[in-house]
Amino acid sequence: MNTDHRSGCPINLSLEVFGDRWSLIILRDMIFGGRRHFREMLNGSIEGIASNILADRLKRLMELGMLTKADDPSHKQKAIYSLTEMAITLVPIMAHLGAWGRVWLPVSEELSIRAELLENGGPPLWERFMDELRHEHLGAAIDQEGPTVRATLQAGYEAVVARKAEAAAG
Amino acid sequence: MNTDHRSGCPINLSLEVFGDRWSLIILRDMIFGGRRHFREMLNGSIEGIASNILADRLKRLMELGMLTKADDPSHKQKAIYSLTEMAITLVPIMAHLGAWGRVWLPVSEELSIRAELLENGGPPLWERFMDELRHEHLGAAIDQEGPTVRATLQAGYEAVVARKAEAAAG
DNA sequence: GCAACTGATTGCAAAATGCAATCGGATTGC
DNA sequence: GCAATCCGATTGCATTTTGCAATCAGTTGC
Repeated sequence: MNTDHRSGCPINLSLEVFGDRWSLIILRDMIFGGRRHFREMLNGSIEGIASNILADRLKRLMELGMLTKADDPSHKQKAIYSLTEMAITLVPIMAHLGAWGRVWLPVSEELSIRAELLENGGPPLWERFMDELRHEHLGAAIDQEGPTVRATLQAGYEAVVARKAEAAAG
Repeated sequence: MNTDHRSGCPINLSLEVFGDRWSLIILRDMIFGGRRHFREMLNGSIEGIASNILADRLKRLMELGMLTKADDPSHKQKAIYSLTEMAITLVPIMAHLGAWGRVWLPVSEELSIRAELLENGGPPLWERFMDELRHEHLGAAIDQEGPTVRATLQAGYEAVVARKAEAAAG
């Protein structure tokens, strides 16, 4: 891990971690899209990440302690990437970034419904989501009933897509 | 302003705005350091930004609607850069970034005390700070008494510096 | 056996970055 | 009045990072 930093300022150090155009996108897809495998991230990326950039960022995020990699027992060549607690605690930052972007930038309705739901849910929903991620990625115990936060966000997305398709057809 | 985007996802669009190593640093110095002039930002930058990068980012941030530029009446050659509401509403994101960095990254004590105070103050303090910035940069009215938030943060920083100097001397 | 799929790696062109020097005009010190 | 300094940049150039397409060797399904 690289240890020479521009300064010890927390905002600067945070920027040194994900102050580029891809690292947070990869983490977003893992957190909200549930992506765990290289090909999933590569082909599922709506922004169209290149394979060498993806490989480089995954390596970098592992060196920084944001991700871990493990063998997939179902396929000798498959690797499963997992979020660490360090990455899971980015959820509130993602929520704020999404909320800010929804206000000031030309977001599309179907891609911003998740951000809206996350914003409306507030810190309690973020905590519940982080507990789900700890369960999925760290094997932590979980005691929640009902649909998962990710499924709820996904359902919201699909409802918008369906409504827009209906509006276009009818 | 560039209008072709990788996707309409709010997190992606936010990254397209400040997903680089300098834009947020410049905004941080304006917000927390009170910097308004080119030379102030150039010479006061602890991370050592280059003049061409600074000029490029200032221009870019203006095109994106995050900054405005005006003549300084006290000096015909000086330009005063002002934050727009769009940039002022980044304060909560800055606060979260700072809080996250303080937990997970090798921050220095003197440069992270501001982040700690901001985190402890929570959303009410952020709102008060944003009102100060609206007053300074947008000419909005303000009805607050006592020391400014920025002065309070600055006092905290100087207290740490003084304490460390004393500890080193004694 | 062989096509499809796995997580990558390589080569190369283009863009971004870092750094030092410099610009013309404005202001300050004296 | 005049030199030194300060103003917001701009230029040139070497280095680094990025984006894209092609490719790799091992694994799996059939």
